[in-house]
Order: sequence, then structure tokens, then C-alpha cells
Amino acid sequence: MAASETGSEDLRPIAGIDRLIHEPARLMIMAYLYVVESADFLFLMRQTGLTAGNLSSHTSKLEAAGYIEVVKEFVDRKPHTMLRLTGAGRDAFQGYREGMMQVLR
Amino acid sequence: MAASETGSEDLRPIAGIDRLIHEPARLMIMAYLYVVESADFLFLMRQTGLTAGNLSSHTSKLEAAGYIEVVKEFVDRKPHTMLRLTGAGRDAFQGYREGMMQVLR
DNA sequence: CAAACAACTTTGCGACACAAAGCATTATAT
DNA sequence: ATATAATGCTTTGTGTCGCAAAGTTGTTTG
Repeated sequence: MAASETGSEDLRPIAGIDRLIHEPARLMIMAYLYVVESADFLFLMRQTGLTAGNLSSHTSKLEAAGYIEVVKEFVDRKPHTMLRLTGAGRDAFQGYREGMMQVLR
Repeated sequence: MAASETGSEDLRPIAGIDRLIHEPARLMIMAYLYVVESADFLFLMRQTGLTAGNLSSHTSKLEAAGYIEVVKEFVDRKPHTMLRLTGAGRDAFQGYREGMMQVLR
């Protein structure tokens, strides 16, 4: 592996990157949940700067993929949405992170 | 900064990420050119696994943004396209890289 | 000289991100 | 009591964009 040294093996992970996580808005959501374990809708909305509509549609997609768990409950007679990463979501984020780190290293 | 410790500052860079570079296909192109300084169209096509059409449209966008320089010349009576990063492209990639590393660190 | 090949470029379509509008419930003012 | 505003989301609509397929321009081969 001397004459064929190109460094190209290193960017192969990108070809199969998880686009669900790669999208900036969802990357923020995933990265945040990865750290705090659990957050509510409004707090996440302020932290990410996303509008309610965008946050809603992104969390729906992450939920459909099984990456996050969405728990809706009434607190003080008002709706309250709590989000947390699932095991699959945690694994997927770790995989994404490793792939990206390998390329940006 | 003890009670308000959230870690949220760390994912702010994502909100303003450079989407031109963030797109996986272009990230591969940029990451590759960042390392080798110069590559031809066909070689890059094989390295990235992109079709000619996709590579063409992506390099056009990177060129329009001033991130890469596209030099066309005839070699052996056949067209030959050489690509290389511009100074702006190099800076943009470094900025992208730093923003992502900060979040994935 | 026609048919195939090489090296791209352009076109067409489906997917998706974002913003604006909508909906359901609760709180507040009159 | 009834209207008005606010809260907490969800759904809809529009434009953008990535990808594959078809097209273009020039070259080599039978």
C-alpha cells in the first residue's frame, strides 16, 4: 500500500452517511439529546433556534426512524412534550459521529 | 456559569453551517481536494463513486461559489478537466471542519 | 463514413427543508 | 358568560436540490 496511497479510503464513510442525522437541524437535536438524555419541546426549540413547525416535523422524522422517543403528557393542564434518544438513536449518532470524525480528522 | 450549564453553546455552529460543503457528495470532493491539491475529473469520479452527471453538477456549484478552480484542457486530443481548491475553498473547508469538530468532539 | 466511444453537461423528477397557516386547549379580560 | 389572546404544537404549501437518465460534442475505430 505504497504506490496506491491516495487517502481516499478515508472519505468512503461519507458515501453511506446517515442523512437523517446529517441534516443540520436534526444534527442539533440529536447532539443535544445525546448529551442531556431528555429535553422538552419548547426548551429544545429555544436551544436550536428552530421554529415550532420545523422542530415538530424534524422530531416526527426522528421518531419514525426510531431514533427518539416522544412522550406527550399534560403538565399543569397544558400539553408537554418530552424527547429522549432511544438505544437505536444513540447507536446511530455514535456511528455518524465516528464516520464524520474519520473524514475531518 | 454553573446553574445555567447546558452545553448548548456547542451546537450553535451547526445553525450556520456551510450547506454547500455539508452535502455529502461535495464534502467528499472538498475533503479530497483539501488533501491532494489537484485531481482530474475521472479520477475523482472513481474515488467518490459519483456518476459523471452528479460530479459535474456538484463541481459546477463549488466553482460558482469560488471554492474550486476548474481547468479544462485537451490532453492527447481528448478533454481533460482538472480541479483544485481555491484559497477561499480552503478557508471554507477549514471553517466547516472546525464547526463540525466542535459539535462532534 | 458510420457506428461506437469518451468526457462531460443538461434536463426531469421526486424528496425534503423551511415558513406560514391551522388547530385544540387554556387563561384572561369584559 | 363570552370574546380575545396566548400556549403548544401539527399540517400544508412552496421552492430548492440531489440524483439518474438523456443529450451534446468531439474522437477513434471498423
